[in-house]
Parts: sequence; C-alpha cells; structure tokens
Amino acid sequence: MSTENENTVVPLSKRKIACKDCSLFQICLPVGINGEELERLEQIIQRRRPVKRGDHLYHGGDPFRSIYAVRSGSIKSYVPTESGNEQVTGFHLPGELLGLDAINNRIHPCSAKALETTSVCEIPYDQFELLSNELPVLHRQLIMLMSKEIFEEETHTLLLGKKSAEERLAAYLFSISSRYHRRGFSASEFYLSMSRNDIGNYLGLAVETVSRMFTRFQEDGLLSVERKHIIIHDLERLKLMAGAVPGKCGEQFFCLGSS
Amino acid sequence: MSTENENTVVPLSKRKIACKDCSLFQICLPVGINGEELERLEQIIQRRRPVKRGDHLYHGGDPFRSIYAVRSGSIKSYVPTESGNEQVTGFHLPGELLGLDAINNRIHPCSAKALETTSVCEIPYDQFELLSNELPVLHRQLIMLMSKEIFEEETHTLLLGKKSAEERLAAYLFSISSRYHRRGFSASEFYLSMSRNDIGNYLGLAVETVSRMFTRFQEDGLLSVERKHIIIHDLERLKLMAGAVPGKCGEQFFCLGSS
DNA sequence: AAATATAATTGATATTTGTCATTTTTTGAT
DNA sequence: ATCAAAAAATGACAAATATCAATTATATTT
Repeated sequence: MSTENENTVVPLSKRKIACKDCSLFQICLPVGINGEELERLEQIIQRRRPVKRGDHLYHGGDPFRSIYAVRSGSIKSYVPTESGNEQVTGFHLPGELLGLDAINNRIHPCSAKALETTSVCEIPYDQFELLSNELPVLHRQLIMLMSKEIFEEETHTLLLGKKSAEERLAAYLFSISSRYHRRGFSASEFYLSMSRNDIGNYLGLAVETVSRMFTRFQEDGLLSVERKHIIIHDLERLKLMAGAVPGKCGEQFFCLGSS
Repeated sequence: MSTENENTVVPLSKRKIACKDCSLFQICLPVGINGEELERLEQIIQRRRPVKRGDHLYHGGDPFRSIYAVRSGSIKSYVPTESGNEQVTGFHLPGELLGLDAINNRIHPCSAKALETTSVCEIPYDQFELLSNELPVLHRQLIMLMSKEIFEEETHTLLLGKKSAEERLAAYLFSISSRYHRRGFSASEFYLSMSRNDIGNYLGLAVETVSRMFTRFQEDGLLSVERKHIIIHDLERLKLMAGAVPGKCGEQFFCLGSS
C-alpha cells in the first residue's frame, strides 16, 4: 500500500514504477516480450490513483474503454440483475485482469467494485489495439490470458454444478490460497477481503451456509478463522475436500493455479 | 446434412465450399475482413469429414492443436472428473467455436463429443498464429469471440448461482431458441440434440427434475414437447420465466443473443 | 467514546430438489 | 420384426440447503 503521489491519471513515464520493476511483471507478461516492446506498452498504460473500498472501476452498462490489471488490493466483479440482486462472478487479486468480458460488446456487462483500497493499471483498449498491430505478441498474450479466464470459468461452472456446500468453500479457500501463494504471499495464512455475503453469492450458497461451513471447518481443525483472518492448518486436506478438479489433475496433465 | 465426399482431411482449396459461400460466414467472421485476407485464412482452414454421433473431436488431456467451428450438427463440451462423472460446460451449435479454453495451457481441459453427425472447420492454431502476425484482424476477431464466450460463461454462472429449476430450463430453452433463430431457423420449433441427462448436467439439475419441468411446461401450455421435438407456444412468456438477464437487459444496453 | 448500522453467527423450520424405485417409451442391434 | 438396452417419465421419500428469526460481534459515524 505504498502511497505514491495521488493525483488523477498520470502517464507512467512520469512515475517511478515501470512494468519491468513491478512485482507483477511475470504474471502480467509471462512470455516473450522484449525490452523495447515493453517500453512501448508502458507508454500507453495509465496508473490511476488508488480506488477506495466501495468505489467502482466501472458499472454494468458503462461503455468499455479499458481493461485493468490489479496491482494491489482486490476487486469484485458482479452482474447486477433487474431485481436489484447481484451475482458475483469473480474476485480479482493482484496480477489479475478484469474487463475482458466487455471487449465484444464494447459495454461492460459487469460492475467492478473495490473490496479495499486498490491500485490498478489501466490499459486503454483502443491504444492497445493500435499498438498490437505492430506488436502481435501483445494480442497473443491477451489471447492466452483470455483462454485462461475461460478455463477458470469452466472450473467455476464445475463447482456450481456439481459440488456440495463443503466442497465449494474448500475449493474457494484453496483457490485464494494458491493465488496468494503464486504472488509470493503465504499459502496458509491470509486475510479475505470479501464479506461472507460475497463469498456465498459467488459460491451459490446462502450466507448462513457459508458461516456454518467456516464453523465446521474450524471445529474439524482444518483451519482457524477469525472474521476475515484465515489460517489453514492442513492445506493438503483442504485440497482433497475441494473435490473434483478439471482433468482429474493428479498431476496428470495440469493443476489449478499453475501458470 | 449435405453429404459431400467423405474423406479424411482435405485442404479447403480442393473443395467447393469456401468461407465466403458458407452460410455461417457472417457469424464466424462478422467484422472487417476483406477478400484477400479471407482467402489466406481459407488456405489454412481444414474441413474434415463429418464426425459421427458419439465421436470425440478431442478428449480432456489431449494436446491442443486446433480450434474448431461447428458447420452443422452439434457438439457437447464437458469436463471429465476423476470420479468418472462429467460436468457439461457447453453445447456448440452451428457457427460457434470450441477449444478456446485450451490455448493457454496447450492442453484441452474439456472433451468434445458430437451429439449427432457433425461437420466442423478445423483451424490449426500454429498456422493461425503465423497468419495473424500479418493480419492482425484475425487476432482481433478471435479476441472478440473469446470476450463473448467469457460473457456467456458469466451468464451461465448467473444461472447456476441464482436460478430455480424452472428458470434454468426456461433460460436454456430460450437460449437454444435464440441461437437457432440467429442461424435462420425457427425460434419456436426445433429438435434438441442433447439428452435430458446432458441438459440436467449442464443446468446443475437431476434428470428427473428436468423431466418434471418439461411436463409442467407442457401442462401450462407454454410448449409442446415430444421427446426431443420442441414447439414453443409462447416465447415471450418463456423469456420472462427465464428471469434475470445480465445487465437488466430490457433493451437497456444489450440483449442475450444479439451479435 | 457512545451510538448506530452492518456483518456474522446460530438455531429452528420450510422448501426445493435430489435420490431411489418403478414403469413406460424409444432406440439400436441381431 | 423381435429383443435388449438405453432414455425418459412418474411417484414416494430423504436430504441438503434456504429461509426466517434472533443474537452477538464488529465497523462506522458523530
């Protein structure tokens, strides 16, 4: 949560932090981008001042202008429905993108709300498109990330379609753990930035069911939970409880959370 | 079901049917591709002999080589799970793509099985990538289609997370109807190529529940169903029964099924 | 710091949908 | 055409989870 100077949109070049110095570098841009290409990409990336908890990056229905990468903090994506309800469609942790569902229609189908003070990189899509004409590697990278997103949505479909409440929460916690771990944080101890309500919504469960499951997990000695602070005591067991994983995993051909 | 000469892989150039003559042209390639570009794309597209009902296009775990577009017939995508179960993740009707979830890992996370005799266009991905270096419009088009797929997965998440059995089946039938309609077929009368089992699996419901819902819909005069043959008597009511749609729809900013 | 609002937990009960068992219908094979 | 196997429909019942209500804990505001 480094509070750099907090102004409105400032070109990256005017700031100290460049992609190549960013801790998310290898997550955002894992493959074959060279120094010169990176520099040109950086020139179009905008770093905005951090958004505060509860603020929206965009609302469902807004015109699409940019895709975003989370630098720090976390974002919740949700589909607002007519009845005033919402369906949470995902949580975005550092190094993850959002807004990819809006490219086709040029309108955001989802809203994106900060769960805590959050910094994002904004990539204006028109400029990205122009630059990609010269640097096909950018398109290629985006396609990879979108493919990954599609796969992850399928994993979530599997969860919603086939898993019990217990399996859902276990899978959820395991996923969060893996993603933090990948970012260099502890896999066994972390703070959940989202409410029980959001978790339940995302997992297709009532809040009360989520609460009860947390209680049960704690009674079983699987983890300690105190409000949003989670300590996993047995990651292996958590993984087992999460049940089915696409492709039978078992190291057969790939694993959730691998890049 | 035009039974052309049924051999193994034959370059498109050797055949009579070109993309520009294909009835799916505007669905596969809706935007800004000119004649010359199209011709170069056609040169890499392979038309294989139709796959028979029950045959697989690929299995989960297979190395990724191509993406596919359905020309006629239908394909079921499913995630095989360790327990021998499966989770159906989607049905692909004419004009729709599959295999996009495998680009990132270069391994198919899903299996794809023909529900009836089905013709597909195969687009070898390496060649597509090479060609895209010269024709960025191809990448752009793929990104659009992937964005749309991500959006559709979110719609499915909304269905699995928030809807009752009745709403699920109504939403499903409305989706199928819209997709056929878009392809120029009747919106109110069609044959379902998938079993009740597959439908239930896809919707996160037991087969029996699907059966009962069909019966109820018929008793309500909403539709006539005879095995796989469906006649919708009141499309508007079906749409209403389907409930929540991303973005409040109501023509506010977009509608399911619009391109 | 007190007061108020919000979030989380817990218990009791209701409801939807799943499971099991059976019958009927349809499809495919010999 | 007959038989066997698979798919679909229907009924009875069970179970998981949602809903409702109440309590407790935690944040937020003044």
